Amino acid sequence: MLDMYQKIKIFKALGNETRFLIFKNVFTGGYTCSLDKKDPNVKVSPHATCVSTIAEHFDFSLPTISKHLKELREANIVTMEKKGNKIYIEPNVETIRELGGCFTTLADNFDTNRELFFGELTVS
Amino acid sequence: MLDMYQKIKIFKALGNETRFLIFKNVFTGGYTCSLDKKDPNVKVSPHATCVSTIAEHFDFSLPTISKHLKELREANIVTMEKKGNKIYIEPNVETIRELGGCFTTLADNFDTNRELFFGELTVS
DNA sequence: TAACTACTTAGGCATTTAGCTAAGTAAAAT
DNA sequence: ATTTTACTTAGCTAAATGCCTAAGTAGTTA
Repeated sequence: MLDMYQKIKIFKALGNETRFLIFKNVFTGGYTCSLDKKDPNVKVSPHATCVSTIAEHFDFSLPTISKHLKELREANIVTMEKKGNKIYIEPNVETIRELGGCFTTLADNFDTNRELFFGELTVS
Repeated sequence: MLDMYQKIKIFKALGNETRFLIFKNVFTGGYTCSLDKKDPNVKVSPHATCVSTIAEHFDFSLPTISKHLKELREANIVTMEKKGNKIYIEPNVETIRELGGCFTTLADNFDTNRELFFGELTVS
């Protein structure tokens, strides 16, 4: 269950055009990252991509993309797994699904089950 | 249908703790804004609240809350309607519902229908 | 009309963010 | 063992953000 601060972190991560496009690229730009040459059977989903592959699609420097990816990972909407000297990146579909459920629940029950989304009712 | 920039605007709006809490307050803190004294039948949903009523729950100045509410309105996740000299604020439940649907769809079809969420597939 | 209520706009300041280059680390290839 | 590849960290700068107070507008009440 995502708490308020986890949600805010996700919104902050996706509230920047560059990071939104990187996130888009993680979903759409897979299949292009070459796998390990020595061990072509390395277990990586066909969706996985890596930092430099993503960076190729942008006009920003590699460190900038790396830093943005770190934020997406800290928001838990992508996963990053090191294999050899590459880092394979995949969307964290479960977080996305959960977020979708939160919004839908909030909309469905906005006048009766408000605390389901927000936690306790007081703001202060 | 929310386009990419509308989504980014929503994420930017909710990616700040103060605005998130204001948004929460719009959902949870209704029922507390007194209606027009002269015309108590003024048509306002029981969920409606107003700027100063929201501001009462925060330690920030009224102009700060007002500016944040403007951002939430521009992101189209709350509506603001002037009646008399008050502005009645309500959550825009349809935008919230649509956003929930976007995330759920993205999760459900993340490998086949990716363009449904992102629009065209190229990033550049 | 004068004063009050509700809200916004303007302008200023401190902090955060988003980009860069250069330097550092770790694994792979030669 | 050295070089190369893949990525991160450090440190910088410009721009954006989030807050404030003071002043302005619009509608209401007296």
